[in-house]
Formats: sequence, structure tokens, C-alpha cells
Amino acid sequence: MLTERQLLILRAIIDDYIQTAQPVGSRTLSKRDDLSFSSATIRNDMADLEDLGLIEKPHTSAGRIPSEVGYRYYVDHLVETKIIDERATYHLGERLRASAQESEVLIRQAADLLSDLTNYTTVALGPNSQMNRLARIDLMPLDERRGVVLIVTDQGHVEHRTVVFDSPMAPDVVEQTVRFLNNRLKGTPLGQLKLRIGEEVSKLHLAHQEQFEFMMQLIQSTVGVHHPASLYLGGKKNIFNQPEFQTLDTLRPFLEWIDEQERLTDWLESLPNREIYVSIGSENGIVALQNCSVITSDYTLDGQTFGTIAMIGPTRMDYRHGVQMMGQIIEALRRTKLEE
Amino acid sequence: MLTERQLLILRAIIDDYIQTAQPVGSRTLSKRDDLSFSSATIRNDMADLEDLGLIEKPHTSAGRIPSEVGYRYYVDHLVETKIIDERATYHLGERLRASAQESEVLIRQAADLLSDLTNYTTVALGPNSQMNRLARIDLMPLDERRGVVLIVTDQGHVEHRTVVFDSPMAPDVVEQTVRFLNNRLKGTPLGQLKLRIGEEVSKLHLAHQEQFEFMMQLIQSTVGVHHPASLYLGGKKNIFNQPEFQTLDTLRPFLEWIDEQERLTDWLESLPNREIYVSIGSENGIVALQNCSVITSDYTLDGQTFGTIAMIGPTRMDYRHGVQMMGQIIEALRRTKLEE
DNA sequence: GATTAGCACTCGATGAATATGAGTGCTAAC
DNA sequence: GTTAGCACTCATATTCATCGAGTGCTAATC
Repeated sequence: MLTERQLLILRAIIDDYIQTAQPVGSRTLSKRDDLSFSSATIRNDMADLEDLGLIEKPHTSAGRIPSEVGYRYYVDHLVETKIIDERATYHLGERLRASAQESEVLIRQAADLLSDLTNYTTVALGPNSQMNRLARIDLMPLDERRGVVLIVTDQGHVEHRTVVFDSPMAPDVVEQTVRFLNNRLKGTPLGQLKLRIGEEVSKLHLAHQEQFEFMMQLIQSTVGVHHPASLYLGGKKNIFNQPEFQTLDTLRPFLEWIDEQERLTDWLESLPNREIYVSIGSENGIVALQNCSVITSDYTLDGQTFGTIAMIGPTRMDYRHGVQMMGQIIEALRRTKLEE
Repeated sequence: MLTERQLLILRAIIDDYIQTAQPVGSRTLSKRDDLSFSSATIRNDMADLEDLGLIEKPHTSAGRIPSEVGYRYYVDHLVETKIIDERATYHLGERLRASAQESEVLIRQAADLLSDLTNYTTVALGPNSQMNRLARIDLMPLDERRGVVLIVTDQGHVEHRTVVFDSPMAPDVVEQTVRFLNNRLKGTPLGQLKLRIGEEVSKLHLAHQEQFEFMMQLIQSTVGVHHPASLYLGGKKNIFNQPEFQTLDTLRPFLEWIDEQERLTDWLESLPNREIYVSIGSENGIVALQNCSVITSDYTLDGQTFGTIAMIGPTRMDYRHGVQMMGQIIEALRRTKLEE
């Protein structure tokens, strides 16, 4: 167990290192107001903290820097996560509300806002449309050989795709098919739509059966396309200001990783569902993010579970501030009503 | 006027420098098979070329590197632009054709392909929907307070926006409005749509005038949103392999610039309409691209003018290869029929 | 027993001095 | 007009000494 003083010192080392990105030495610490011990005393405690694996030295004659274990301890014991600053949250809410009544714009704004507040990079995953329910499906001929399939959900989400016919479609068949599908499928979650269309087709025997089935296929194929949830990146260039990313060796993997939209989406979707979760350094298991920490949280908007937002910074990130801002943003989103 | 030998030397210097990114000296050149002169002779010609501003030396004891003027001369006189390799073009066409019948996917593929072929970064601007003509407009209520405005064009392009009502909309008014708008506006170019809606509204006197006008406004506001043409980036990480972008000072402006989608779009749209145009170094007038050259070209797809594609590399880019590949890609696109 | 002063020691960072070598410009010979 | 020869330049790499922040240990002090 750590003594009171060791705790103070650990906290001081991490706070200091977070600010300066420089190893911190015993003399520097002894000059702080909240640490009125001699540098020798601090050195002794530092040696203990090092034995416990909480801090480490880059080399003999440098100061100490926190280890990942140290950060973990800091985050788990020394960062208070639950305190919501009502005023600040309200203020954030105002800034979000001002932006839009459309959810996609709102999420983008939230991502930008969070990265502005923290100077880290943020990634926000929008609503997964698979849970949306079908409001209307439509097939609209453009000319003899092409048409547009439109799918609108109860949340106002729209998917569309241009399709090509082998032969002209009879307008009445199109209309009939569309009406039929709408009657049968309204309210179906998008995720089940493809399956459901298949079921409906098999139940049927109609005139124009052939054309009918062909259209069904077209529509089905539209639904089948993997429509990834919308992804927003905020403050990508913040990374350039981080001292640990001033060399290509560190910068390149990060930038390459963050530009890979699909991988990013998969990663965000794979995160455990929690309110606020901090993953430190190599904990996240991603090689490109070895030297990064991530604060993630699911968020709700207007009462409904919506998506995930993540904040990525160097391992030496300001966890206290980051966690607080994250908390305020998701609280502000939670309180935001879509219909203004 | 340049002598035959000076031309040979200029070409050799540029070819060599493009390959190695190192200043090239007289001794290196004299060892080439196609330059059977002594290093002293070459030095004399180099001095002349330098006087003409075609090459320059980074410092006294280094070799020569091409100046922007030199590159300009090289591109204008020593790169043949019109030769299309039928086989290669056909092959590219096949690779594109395999990908999709949907234009947006196709453009994305073309951008990726071009960056794969050249190892430079490419940017492609999709069709500008402002020229598309309205095929259908629709307003679809989701619940009492929200609806989706849908706009579909003759090219299969879809725009949509969620709108909020103050009060519930009567279904028959909605239907009436939509029918009216479709009758009047079908075939209108998207760019003029907003204006035209305004005109139509002012001509009218109907029951439900108020709700009617309100809807019109909603639809108008949807159209008014600046919907940028679709933009695709290919091979962004190629920049990491360029020796001139191995330091943050050079890399950062480039990456920050290329990530700014809106600015990129404006820039591409502002380019002069031409088949293939090469802009060298500071010619492009963009600070972030001081040390870059750009090969741009408008392209057509399936006969219709479509958009712009650009290839961005260091000033020391392989112009010959770049221009050739660009030519092949736009030729392949031109020959691609959308309906497969 | 806990704290602190004192001191030898470590080791990265900084900077001056030096060596290296690729490349040039000029001159004189071919 | 071309080439060999040579003095000169200058960025780069290397070596070496110095500096100083920081440590660990020991002995004195509270």
C-alpha cells in the first residue's frame, strides 16, 4: 500500500509530466508548494514507487516518468469521473443546440467541440442505421434502363443506390411492387430488411412474377450493401502539437491508422459498451496506438442509444480534463432534444 | 537556344534527380551510357544551363538540381503527352469496369488506381450535381413534427434533409404541394432549383396557402444547403514515401491542406478546364503546395463531362510517367459506359 | 526511525574542432 | 571545341571535451 506522501508524489509526477512532457526530478518536485519535503526524501519515495512499477526512468540521469501501470493507478484512484459541472455542461449544450436539429450535423459538432476543448483527436460514430425502422421504400425509374432505389427510415436516415435493368420496367409493375413492399415491410428494422424481402418474395404468385422478382432482387441488393455508420473525425491536426509525435516514426503509424475509415469504424463498434472508459497505452492492443491512450464512451441523443465517441491522445494525456470533458459532452448530448 | 548536348544533359539531370532525389554531379553524368563526354565538358554545359536558369545548385560543392524553370522546359519540350498506349488503357478500363456501374464508386476506384500506378496522392472531384436535372422532389412525413425532403436527379443523384415542422402537416396538403412542384419543376437544373421554387411560390394563390408556403420554404432550404460535389482521395499515405516529405516542416502543411475537404473542392473547381495540365512547384500558388507539382485533368464518363482529377507529388515528380498514367486513366474513363 | 545534507557518479545533451569527400570553376594542354 | 589537372568550397560525419540535471548512497540530524 502506498503512503500518503507517496501518493502525493505519484500524483505530482504525473501531473507535472502531463504538462511538460519532460521527465520530472526530485528537486523540481521538492520546490512545489504542495510537497514540502527535501529532494532526498522524495528520492527515497521515488525509488519505492519505481520498485512498485508505477514510475520509471528513461535513463540513469533523467527524472522519472509515469509507467502505464502508474497511469492506470492515477486514472483509477486519482481521477474523479462522476462530477458534472452543471454550468459547463449547460453551456456545451447551448453550443450544440445552436448548431442543428439534424443528428448527423450534431454529432460532427460534438466531435469538433470535444477536440477543441481538449486538443486531442476525436472520433465519433453516428447512429447505426441497422436499428432504424423502414419508413418507406421506393424504386424510381430514371430512364428505360436505370432507376434509383430509395430507403427512408423512421429516423430520417436515407439510403439510396442506382440500379440497372436489363429491360424496361413497366410502370404499373413498379408501382405495384413498391406498394406491396411498403405495406408488408413498414417498421422492419433495416438490419432484417434483406431477409424479410426474401421471405415476402417466396410467398408470392402474381402476374409479372418475373419482373417482380427481379425488382425485389435489386432492392434486396441495395439493402445488402454494407452501409457503415457515419464516422466523424475531429481535430486530426491536433496530433501535430503533441511533443511525442514530432518524428515521422511515431506520427506516421498514427496518421495512417486514423485515415483508415473502415478499420476505425470496426474498432469503435468493437469497444465494450460503457459510459466512460479509459484505455491506457498498449492496453488498447493496437500497434499504431501503442503510445496513445483512448477515452471512449457510448452516448445517447434525445434518449436513444446512439453511438460511440472516442478521444485519442498520447499516453501522457490529461486524463482528468479529458474524462471531465467527455462526461460533459455526453451529458450535454443526452439532454439535447432533436426537435427544437 | 540550347544545343543538342545541353538538351541531353538537362534531360539526364532531371531524369536522374527524379529517380534519386539527390543533386547530380558532372562525374555521375559522364558515366552514363548516353553521355560520352568528359565531366569537364559536361561541367561547362551545366554552367550554361545554370546561367539560363534551368538548373541550380543547393550549395557550391553539391551537384545540380532542376529549377522550376527547368522542370517547365522539361515538361513542355521533353515529355510527350499525346501518346496513348492502347493495351494499357484497355487494361485500366477493364479494372475500372470490374468495379461498378455506379459512378461514385467508379471515380473512387479511378483515384485509387491512379495513385497506385504513380505512388502519388490523387484527388478526384465527382460530378457537380448543380448541373443535374430534377427527376423528382418529395416531402415525406416521418411523424407529426419531422419529415424528410428528398431530391432525386436524372443522373441518380440523391440529396436529402430532415426538416422540422412547427405544427402537423395535413397529408393532402403535402401531397398537393409535392405534386405541384414535380409538375412544375421536373427537368430544372439543381443549381436553379432554389430560385425556381421561389418564383413558383409567388405565382400562387391556394387554399392552405400558409402551410403551403411553409413547405416550400423547407424544400427551398434543403436545396440551398451547399452540397459539395463528392470528393475522393487516393493514396494519401504515399506522401510518406517521398524523401522531400520526411520532416514535419514539409509534411505538416501538406497533410493539413489535403485534409481540408472544402478547400480542396473549391480548389479543384477553380482549376482551368483542360485536358491535361501540369502545374509546377510554386506555379499552383498554394503555400502548402510550394514544393509540389500537380497534374490535373477534367474527365468525362460515358460521354458526359464529369469532374476533375488531380495528382499531387513533389516538384521532383515523374512528370513523364505521371502524365502518361493520367492520360490513360481519363481515356479509360471516357470509354467506360455506365450501363454495363 | 524518519528526514535531510552532502557527495561521488552516471549519462544524455551541447558544441567546438577536425576530417572527409563529392563537386565545382578555372587554366592550360590536346 | 574538348579534356586533364588542380585548387577551392562546403555540407556532413566524427571525435572529444564539457556541462549539468538527476540519481543513489552514507552519514549526520531531528
